[in-house]
This record gives sequence, structure tokens and C-alpha cells, in this order.
Amino acid sequence: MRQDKTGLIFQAAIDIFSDRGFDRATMDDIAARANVAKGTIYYHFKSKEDLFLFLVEEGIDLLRESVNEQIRPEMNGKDKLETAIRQQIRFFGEYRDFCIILLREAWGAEQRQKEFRKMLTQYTKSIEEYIRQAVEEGDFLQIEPESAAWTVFGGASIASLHLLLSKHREYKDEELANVVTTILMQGLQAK
Amino acid sequence: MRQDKTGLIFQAAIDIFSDRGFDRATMDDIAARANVAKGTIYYHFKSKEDLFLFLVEEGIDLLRESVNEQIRPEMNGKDKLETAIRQQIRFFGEYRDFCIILLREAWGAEQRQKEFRKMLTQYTKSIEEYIRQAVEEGDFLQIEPESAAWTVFGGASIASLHLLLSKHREYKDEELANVVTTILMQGLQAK
Amino acid sequence: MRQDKTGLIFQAAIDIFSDRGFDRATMDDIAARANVAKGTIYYHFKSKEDLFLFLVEEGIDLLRESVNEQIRPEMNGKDKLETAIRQQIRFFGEYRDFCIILLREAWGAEQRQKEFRKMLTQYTKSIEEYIRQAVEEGDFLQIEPESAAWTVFGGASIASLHLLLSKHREYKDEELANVVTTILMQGLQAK
Amino acid sequence: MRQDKTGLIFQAAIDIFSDRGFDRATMDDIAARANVAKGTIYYHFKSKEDLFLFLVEEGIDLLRESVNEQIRPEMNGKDKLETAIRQQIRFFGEYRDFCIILLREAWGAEQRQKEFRKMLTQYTKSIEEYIRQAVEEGDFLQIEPESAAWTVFGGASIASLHLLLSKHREYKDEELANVVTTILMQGLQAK
DNA sequence: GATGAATGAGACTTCATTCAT
DNA sequence: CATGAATGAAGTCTCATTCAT
Repeated sequence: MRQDKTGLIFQAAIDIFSDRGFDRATMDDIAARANVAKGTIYYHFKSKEDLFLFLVEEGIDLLRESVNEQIRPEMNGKDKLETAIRQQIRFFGEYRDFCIILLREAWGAEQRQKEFRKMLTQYTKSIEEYIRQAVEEGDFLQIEPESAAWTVFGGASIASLHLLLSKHREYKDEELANVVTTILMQGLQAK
Repeated sequence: MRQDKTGLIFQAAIDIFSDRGFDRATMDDIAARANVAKGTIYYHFKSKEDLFLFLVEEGIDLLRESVNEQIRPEMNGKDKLETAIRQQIRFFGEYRDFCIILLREAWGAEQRQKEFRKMLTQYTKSIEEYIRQAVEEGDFLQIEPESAAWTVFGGASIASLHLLLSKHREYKDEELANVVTTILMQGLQAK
Repeated sequence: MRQDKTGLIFQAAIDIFSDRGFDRATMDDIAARANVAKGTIYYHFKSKEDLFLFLVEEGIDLLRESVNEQIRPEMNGKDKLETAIRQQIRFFGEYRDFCIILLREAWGAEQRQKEFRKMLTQYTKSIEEYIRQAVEEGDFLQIEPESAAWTVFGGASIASLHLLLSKHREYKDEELANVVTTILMQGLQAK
Repeated sequence: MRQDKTGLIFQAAIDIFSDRGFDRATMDDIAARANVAKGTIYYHFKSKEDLFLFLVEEGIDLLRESVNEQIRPEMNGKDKLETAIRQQIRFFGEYRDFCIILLREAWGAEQRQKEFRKMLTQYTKSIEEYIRQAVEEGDFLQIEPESAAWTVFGGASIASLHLLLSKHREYKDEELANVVTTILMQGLQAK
């Protein structure tokens, strides 16, 4: 988008991080991809970790905005959740690199990974809220909302990721969303 | 278990890989943890990647055996799937390190990651089979089985992983299994 | 000569390689001798082999230029050859390190050694040409020129090398050149 | 020849040293080639260097014997030298591995290389003697015998080595000996 | 005599970061 | 603002040698 150096670096970093992972990505790779000198990255970002965290924050924010845009406060919890799942799957289709980064880099004991999870938790908390609302409204079974939220997030995310990494299959977001929402809302069982 | 050096190295490697991830784990760390000299690791394993892949193969095999043990051929597809989910969640509670390694290291374009996913796919294929069987038996909705299998695997796995990484919550496998199987089999919706 | 780091590294590498041989020479040694950090070498050269080959290429080029300078096209083959031998012996006296590297490292089945020999062959080919010309001009005996060229090169080189490695004798290039050219041109036999 | 372990190791060592050079050759390689355990080598030889020096000593002894066999004390110096050159070229054709080892490993400042050269010098000293005798007998030009001996040795050796390393040419020892002796005895010049 | 598992010093190479220009 | 040469700590891997069996 932005044509300034920061934007170039940002795009290049997403590219490289998703291709190689945080540890294998080098600042040289990123600089080369962004067509800037290595020192320039350090002018705009304090460190590799700083760059990564900036990018992750933007990504999570974008995901949240993208989902929130589709949700109106007056909707009931069930609709909110279904909308969120569907929108998340669309989002991962559009921002494939971020989907890959998210599922590769969020787990682990390092500082950046903890911060990553803290941001991610903001997102899953809102899923939790929708579930809570739907339970209160009597539309959902009584169920422990935190684990439910992570089950929902995990099911949708890993299904997306699998499709993104499959060379032989296209990522058709609406079809995938139908499968996933059906399972999560109605269950696999008939009736 | 095994008191030979290979066993010591194996245990140490699982420890260290799950703690630091493949890239951040060093052969020095592993050697120190296993109480052997660094060269000893290279006497038993060709390379870091070789060690990792060996460990992953054993892990996936163990997971599959652990699940298969609980499943009798005469069971219907629905019961097989429910049993598999429940058993997977138990397994991840017992082999936490492997659960973490699995979800951190399976995604990416490197050779070891591709091989990892190939092994993992053997496992998800069997989940797919249970779903297919249940669909044929009329117990499950008509649904695309591959994406369904990954949704199931992802939902159960990420829910496990979240709990394992939570400092403030205990991993109660039966409770978690109840939540997850309920969602996946009956859906979140009441009735 | 050159005061940039590349020049410093180049000089240090010649020193160390000739002292210890390719395999025994370490990048640490070379860095220390050049008064640069080890990483600096890798900034300028892709690898130890790359550095070695660069140095060898420069050496062979210098040898060829040094010889060619003394040879005018209108000279007859006999004079060309005699001039070449004499000049090679002078050159080895001036660039002792290169003489040692040449005779230690050119033989073997590894890639760098094959490339080394390919470069060296360019040089011996020109010796071969002088012999061919002298044969055509009737000044030389009918003789197989390729083996003759290597006999000439080997005789002059090993004689130089022996003197360079002798602690108790000085390298007097003109005296040595007299002995060697006499043998190769007139033979050992009197009359 | 000898079928005991020492003999097997000896043969294997020659093979491996000539193929990879002293530094690149590993005791594992040699053990594998000899079909013995690595420890066995250390039962028969003190160290890698010890093994190497033993092998070099045998080689040089064999070369000297092989040459001496052809030389009768009553021969004049000129015939002795010509016989020696011819026989050396035959020997290198028969013991190619040793020829390669000799010219790769004799130059350098390490202990084993100095010892190697000391042994080699015993051989070149005898060449020097033949030259001295021929000069005294009036058959050879007055010439400095030490440099002359190394010129002779170097010319013959490098010509042999070049042919041994040429994939496209056969090693025809008599033809090569004719070229080399002609050059060294009569010189390249016609008349 | 023979074995081969184990060792650890030491080699090559990578790469995040700095800083003088 | 931007650059890119330089750094050195740290990582993977090799291999001669030892020693308990």
C-alpha cells in the first residue's frame, strides 16, 4: 500500500517471515526484498523483534477490524459468532502470509511469542464473548466458553492453514466457511 | 526409559525442542540436557534435522497407536471419531512437549516441515476415514471430509495447546474432551 | 598494496595458505593476520574455497603476465621458451608463497584442485606452444609437446621449490635459471 | 599383498590418502576401506601421522629399491642416471597412488612433511651422485649437481603426475620415459 | 588382538546489530 | 534519512583419539 520505506519494509517482512519463519528470516533477506539497505530497516525499527511485533500487531488489528466491521451490536450471539468465523476464513484467504505467520509463531516461551499470544487472546476473547452471549440467549448449549472459543478459533484456523499449504487445492473461502460453520454450529451429527 | 545414550538424547531433544523450537534449540543445549558430549549426538544422528525428524516420527507413531488402541474395527464411524478426539486430547495431556512441537513446527516450506506434514497427514487421513464412514452410515451430515478432518484436528489441538500454555489453568483432559467433542459432534447450538 | 580490507585479507590468505596449506589454514588465522574480524572475510568472499580460488586465479594471472611481458611475438620459439623458464624462476623467487601454494595444492580430486589445474593448464599450454613453434622452426627435436611442456614446467618448478624450502641456501634466481635452462635446452650431456 | 590386518590397513591408507590427501582423509574412511574397526588401526599404528609416515617410508624404500635393482655399480654415471629416470617413471606408473601422495604431501612446514622430504632427499641424493659421477667422467657438462638433481626429479615426476591425472590419456611409461630422458639428457635443442 | 561407542576441541559459516559517512 | 562495510558471538558439524569390553 504505502509507498514509503516503512511500507516497503513492512510488506517485505511479511513475505519473508511467512516464507522462512522468524528465525530463518534474515534482515538481509528482508532488506533485499524491500529494495532498501539493511541499515534503513534499523532506522525505522529498533530490532528484528520490534519489526516482527509491529507487523503482528497490525495483522491482528486488521483481523479484528475486518471481523468487527461485519458485526453489528444488535445481532444475537449466534449470528455474531457465525459471522466471525466466516469472516476470519475470508480474511485468511486474503492475508495468507499473516495466517501462516500466526500459526507458526504464536506458540513458544519467548517474549515475542508471549506478546503475540496476548494480542491473539484479545481476538479470541471477543469470540468468547459471542459464545457467552449466545449461551445467555439460550441459543447455545451450556459450555465452558474459553475452551470453546479456542476450539472454534483452532478449527477454523487450521482448516484455513491446511488449505493454504495445499498445492493441489484452491482456497475457496465460502466453501470452506460453510464446512467449518456447519461443524461448529450444528455439529457433525445429522439431525 | 531406555538407559542407552540414544534414549537420553531422545528425551533431551523433545524437552529442548518443545521449549525453544527447532531453530532456537542448540545441539549444545540438547547435549547438556542429555548429559552426553555433543559429538555423541552426531554419532547417533546424522544431523539436527535427522534427530528432529526421528523424534517427530516416533511421536506421530505413538499418537496413532494410542488412538488406534481405543478403536475397534466393528465400531461405527461416529463412535470412532468421538473416541479419536477424546484420545488425542488425553495423549496431548500426557505428551505435552510433543503437542507443542507439533503445532509449532509442522507449518512451513522447509524439507523437515514438509516431511512432518506428510506424517501428520497420515493421522488426519484416518480421522477423515471415520468421518467418511459415519457419513455413509447416515450418522453424519453430508460434508466435505478432508476439510472436516482438519477442522476437527485443529479444534482439538489448539484447544489442547491453549490449555497447556496457560499457566493459570490445569490441563483436565476429560473436561476438555467433553467440551470439544460436544462442539464437534453436536455443534454449539442448543437442540 | 591496496589498503582496503580486501587487499589485507588477500595478503594474509597467501601468507597463511602457503604456510599451512589449504586444509590446515583456518579462517581465524587469516582474520588475525589481516587484522580484521572473521565475519569481514565472509563479507568479501563467499567461502574459504572462494577466497582460495580468487587468490590462485590472481597468482596464475600474475605469473602469465609476468612471463608474457618478456616475450615478444617476433621471437623464435626457442628464445620464447628460454625466456619463459627464466622468467618463471624469477617470478617464483619474488612470489615464494605462491610457488609453494601452487605445488602443494594443485593436485587432487577436489573441485578447487580441478579448477586450479585448469588455470595452470592455461599456463602450460603456452609453454607447449613455444615448444611447438621451435619444433616447426627446426630448432627443437621432434618431441611430443604436451609431456615436454610438463617436464619443463615440473623441472623448473620443483627446482625452485626445493631451493625455497632449503633453509641453508639462498634463492639466487639467475644461477638457478642458468642450471635449469642449460639442462632443458642443451641437456645434461656434454657436446 | 599381506593379508593380515596391517597389510589391509596399509593398502587402504594408500588408497584414501591419495584420493583425499592427508588432511581430508579420515581414519573412518581408512577403517571402512580396510574392513577393520577404527580401533584396530590404533592397535597397529600410533596415530594418523604415524600411519602416514610408515606408508611414505615404505613407498620411498620401494622406489629406491626398484631403481637400485636396475643399476649396477660398474655402469657409468650417464647410464645410471638414464636408467634411474626411466625406472622412476615406470615405478610411478605402477604405484600411481604413491606418486600422487608424494607430490601432494611432501611440501610444507609440518613435522611429517619435513620427515617426508628428508626421506625423499635420500633418493634425490643418489640422483645427485649419478650426475656427479657423469660430470667427473666427462660425459656431463659442469653443472651444479643439487639443483640439477631436483630439476631431473621434478621434470620426471610432474610429467608422470600430469599423465596420471589426465582422464583422457593413458599412462604409457616407455613413451613418457623416452620424452623425458631425451629432454634431460640431450636437451630440447636439435644437434 | 580387536572393537566401536563416546568424546570435545576446533573448524567453517551465519547473521543481528552498529556506525561512520 | 539512508547506506552498507564491518563485527564477533554463536551455531552446526567433523574427526583424531581413547578405552571399556
